[in-house]
Amino acid sequence: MDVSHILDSLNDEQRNAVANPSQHLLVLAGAGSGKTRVLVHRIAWLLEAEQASPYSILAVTFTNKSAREMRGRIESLMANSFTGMWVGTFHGLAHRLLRTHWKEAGLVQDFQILDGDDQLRLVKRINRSLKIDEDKWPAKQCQWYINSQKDEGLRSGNIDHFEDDYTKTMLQVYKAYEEACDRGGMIDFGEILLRAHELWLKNPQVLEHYQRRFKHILVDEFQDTNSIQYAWLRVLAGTQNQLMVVGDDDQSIYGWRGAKIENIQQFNVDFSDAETVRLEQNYRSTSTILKAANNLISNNQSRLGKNLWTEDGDGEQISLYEAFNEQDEARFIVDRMQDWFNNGNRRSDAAILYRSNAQSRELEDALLRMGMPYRIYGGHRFYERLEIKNALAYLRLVINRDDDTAVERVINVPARGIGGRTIEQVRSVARAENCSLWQACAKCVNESLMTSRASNAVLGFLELIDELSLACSELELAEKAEYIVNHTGLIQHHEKEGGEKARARIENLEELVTAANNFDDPDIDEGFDLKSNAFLSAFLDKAALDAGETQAHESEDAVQLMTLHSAKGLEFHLVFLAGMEEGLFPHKMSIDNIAGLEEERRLCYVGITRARTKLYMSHAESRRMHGEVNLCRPSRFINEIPNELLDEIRMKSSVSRPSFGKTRIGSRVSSEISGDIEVPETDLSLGQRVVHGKFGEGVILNYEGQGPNARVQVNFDAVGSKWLVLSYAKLEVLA
DNA sequence: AGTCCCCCCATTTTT
DNA sequence: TGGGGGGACT
Repeated sequence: MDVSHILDSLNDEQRNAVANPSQHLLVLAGAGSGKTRVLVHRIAWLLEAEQASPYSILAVTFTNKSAREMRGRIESLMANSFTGMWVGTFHGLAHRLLRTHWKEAGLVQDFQILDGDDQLRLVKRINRSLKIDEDKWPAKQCQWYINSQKDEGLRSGNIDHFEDDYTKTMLQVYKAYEEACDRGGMIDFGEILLRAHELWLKNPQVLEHYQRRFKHILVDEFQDTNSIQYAWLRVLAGTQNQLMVVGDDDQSIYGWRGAKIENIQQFNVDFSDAETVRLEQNYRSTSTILKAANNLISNNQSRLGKNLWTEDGDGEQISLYEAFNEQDEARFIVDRMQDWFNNGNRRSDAAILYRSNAQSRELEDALLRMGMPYRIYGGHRFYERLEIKNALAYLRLVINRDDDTAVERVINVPARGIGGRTIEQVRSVARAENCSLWQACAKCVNESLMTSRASNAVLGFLELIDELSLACSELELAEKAEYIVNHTGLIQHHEKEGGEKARARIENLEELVTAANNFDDPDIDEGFDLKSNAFLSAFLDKAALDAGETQAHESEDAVQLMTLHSAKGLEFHLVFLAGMEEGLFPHKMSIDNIAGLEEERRLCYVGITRARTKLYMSHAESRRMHGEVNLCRPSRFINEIPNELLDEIRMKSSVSRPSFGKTRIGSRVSSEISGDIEVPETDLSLGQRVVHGKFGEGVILNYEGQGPNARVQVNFDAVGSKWLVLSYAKLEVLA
């Protein structure tokens, strides 16, 4: 068979990876080096050149988005679709195994998935029942503890317990949490992976079946795997199967949530015959951008080593702008953005990246003022929205009345006269009888354990769910969703709230019906009964495992705003890295340990390598954070980029700008742009150098008010920052 | 039961 | 500065 079309378009290294005969292969794929391309072509190669069956291929990714993209690209390359091939996320695939082998995994058949929000609520409830001091041990911290243990593959019973308060308390909560999950038939995200791993270990015949099936295992973003994910892979691969992992140690930015870069080294230990292929040719960025990235990342100690290069030219220098404050920074960025757009470019080819979400506000304000459309990534995803989660909780109750999480959520939403006292009473009955909240409700009503008023209210809830359940049994999925939305009073509940928010919520509820209508599960065989609970259950699983796009796909051409973390994997012609300041980026929480700092540096590396043609970096001399103004030094990362790659932009009138980065100022060639911020009705502007009779020379950082009444903030060389009223302080402008 | 107010907190986020 | 959560008050 002619397989040349699979290899022809690739470079030597890519070809080496795609057609490599080695059983175990580690591909170190630099940013923009065609990583996904290699994975997709590798699969094509297996199918065509090696005549592998689609059934024998397992491809694992981290996000649903990349799983979809990979599947799509394979199908378009091969002009065929492959139903037997498993392409999905670790969680998606593990979940699929658990649905099939629920018995062997020690689960109930209709187990439900808890998302982070459900999990936190459950932990809170447990802490309350254990009388844990919330001030000392916040639920969030307990949740974090539980998740990190699960990431490491540890259950409460496996943890050595030292007699310190912290471990003792955490273990107590963890244990109670495990019991609550088991009782309610619930598993959280970490548990999905943990159970799937245990499924292998405890059921040799199941493991053997899948080991025999998946001859070819491919893993994307390997540097982001945590301990349990790697363990799961290793066991599945066994000694016979092919395992190809693709990753980039320089782009590992999720250490804080359990990802282990060490897995890359460990891979070479566990599979000592593994061959390593490096993809270093970059097809994305200019040489200037790559040089900056290479230089920056070379400051990290523990690296496998990699140097990106391109056949393309140098391109433009990286522009560096020193803003007076965050408003000036935002204005500068939006002005450049406007230029970009006026030059006939698309707004959607430009992105503003920042370290923390809080930075987006100022940028949004500036974009809004300019009337420039923008789109923010991140924030609440569709299936995580309050109103959607409420509606889903009703759907969950249709399947399983004993779902305590769902009961807690909607027993009084919309309000039906079941208050805190009543709920507490139900909880205590449930505890005493060791039964679900639903059963406790029934008991309370039947045995008249509460006031008639409360009893009636609870009865109303029970009857509502029964009614919904009965009606739903006759309906198809989308009709079920519609019925629930219309018969629970959720719409009226939100209408009462009023305002723009309420309207959006109601629209979302309508959108849920559409989503249900469009739902088809590729993992489920054709001819599935649309009215069955199993189909509804599959829909609920999808809602938990794939939280949906952040925003409805807007067609308008818009500037992209996102954190550096969410930018991973994306590329833009024009990129702004905003807030390049010590304490913000690198963030102050990570600055004092090497591991943290190196991860910040990798994050910066990710940011730089997002840019295709032009990169801007900016920092502000003063920034308002948490309500107070801080003076900021430029990020050390700026200094880790060679001078000749940088072009420092200055305001026209600001002569001899101050800077904290004194060591290197003057060596960068500076461009000038106009667009000063003037203090209204005065001849002063921000950034201007002034002299004061007592304090000496300084630079204007900020102002309030106008004319003679204006106050200005001056950062004096000798005495630091001061606020002065213009009519009193005699400031002299330095030319 | 619902509203209001105060206090506390403040990296990054996928599944 | 601003959002969310919890407690207190009506």
